[in-house]
Amino acid sequence: MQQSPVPPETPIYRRIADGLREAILSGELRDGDRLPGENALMAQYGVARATARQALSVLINEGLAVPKRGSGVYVRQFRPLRRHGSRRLSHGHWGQGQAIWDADTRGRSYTVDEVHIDREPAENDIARVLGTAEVWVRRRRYSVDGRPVQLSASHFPAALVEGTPILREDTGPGGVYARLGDLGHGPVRFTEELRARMPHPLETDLLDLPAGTPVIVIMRTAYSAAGVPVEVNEMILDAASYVLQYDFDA
Amino acid sequence: MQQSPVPPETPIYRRIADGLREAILSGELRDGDRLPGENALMAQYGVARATARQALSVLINEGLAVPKRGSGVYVRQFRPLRRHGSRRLSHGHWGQGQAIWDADTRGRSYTVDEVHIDREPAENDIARVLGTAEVWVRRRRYSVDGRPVQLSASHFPAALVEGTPILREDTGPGGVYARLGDLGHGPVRFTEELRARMPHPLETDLLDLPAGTPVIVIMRTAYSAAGVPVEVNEMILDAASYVLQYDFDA
DNA sequence: CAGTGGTCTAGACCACTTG
DNA sequence: AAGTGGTCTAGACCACTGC
Repeated sequence: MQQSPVPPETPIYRRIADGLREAILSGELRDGDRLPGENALMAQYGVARATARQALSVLINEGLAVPKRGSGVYVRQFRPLRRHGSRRLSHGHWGQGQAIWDADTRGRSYTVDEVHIDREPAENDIARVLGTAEVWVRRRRYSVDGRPVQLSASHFPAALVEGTPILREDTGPGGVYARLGDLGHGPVRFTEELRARMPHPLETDLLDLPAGTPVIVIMRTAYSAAGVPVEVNEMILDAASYVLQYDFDA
Repeated sequence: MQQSPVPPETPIYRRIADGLREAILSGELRDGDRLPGENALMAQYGVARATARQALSVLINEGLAVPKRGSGVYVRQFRPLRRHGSRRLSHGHWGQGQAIWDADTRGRSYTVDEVHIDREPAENDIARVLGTAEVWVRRRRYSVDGRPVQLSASHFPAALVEGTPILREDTGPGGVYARLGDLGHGPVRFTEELRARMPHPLETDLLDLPAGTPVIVIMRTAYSAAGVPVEVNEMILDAASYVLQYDFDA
């Protein structure tokens, strides 16, 4: 049998997807609920396997549903962390030996792994900002409640940090900003550049992202009192795990 | 003929997609270049139509490629606007009768359409912030160089703005913030909450988004000198059209 | 072991774009 | 008119999940 004679304005798979989306957004299906599976959709709408799959793939690519092989397709869960753009970086915070991350997690446990500290040639945009060709990079991955939520890559001008505690795995109380302060280059001003896009495969892998989840890319530059850029930190956040907050005056 | 005996670790469609992605990210294929089509992939890799399509759909959902029916699949273009989170909202700016949008577009032409001004019951999160059940909402769509880039919905406590020029389509020099100032409720402090997610169908439609494009959702609350929230503006940005910048001190 | 999603083939008709 | 992507059918084998 072929397709029905007249393509009735909107494709079947879209109308199936629309119905399911409506059920999710209206709350009829809640977080973690199981959606009707491929077989159920085939029976209910009288369509072929591929068409049912196509409908489900729409919701998956919209980030509303997550497939679990051998089990079913489920409504996506969403419990973001709140990240304060300014408060978390106040000098009063890291100046007193606290980790910046304590400001974000507010009691929830977090872990750091995939730590790599390497000397590298700087990528183009980093080199432009820092004004150096060689950088030391501190890469790491942060997880909250056991789930990875952020990748981070701090770049420092090689000449500035060579042989300093900044290259040690444990940088001590207050972290790298306190150590930069010890060197007389403590950051006093920050700029953050934000983008959002779909993740690259490596990011998908490291953050364990389901399809349909964007990442937020933050490139933060720290400037010393002399106005010199001393660090560029590129962060990749799982967009489903974060709400970012910025406060400022008129 | 069925599938080849052993599924060779990574699926065929993924390996095809990986090859194309590599060609795009390495610059071998540039902005606007045409990718090999479905027929070309079928011939080159000896796969069925659906498999070639699946490979292309990966890149499309990653936002790296855009399909043009009847023509081909093309490498996605990317030229973002820069939006300053703080500078653009300084009092010195709108206080002098300039439109906030002039700070973003820096010479590029922009247009506003889809303007709707309505009195409505407030949605939950808006009502919670503003502390009112009834709001006036100013909705509009901004386009730059003829392409829609942002939707905006300004919410005001109904009691505060009833019968004021804020409900007129043209709010005059300095816009609604200057008019709030006339009423003695000029904003002096802002907070912006940012999220990123895949767009809803209505957003996809109004912003003319290709698949694989996230949106950035900004909920900005403006507070008067008395500390009272006087406006909540929910903005939906085409993530591919924007870089957001925030500056702040330690 | 039955059910589920993951991958793949081989065909079909359609609307649209381009030369 | 030829080529392209958009949609759909009808089958197949597989790995994984959960009872």
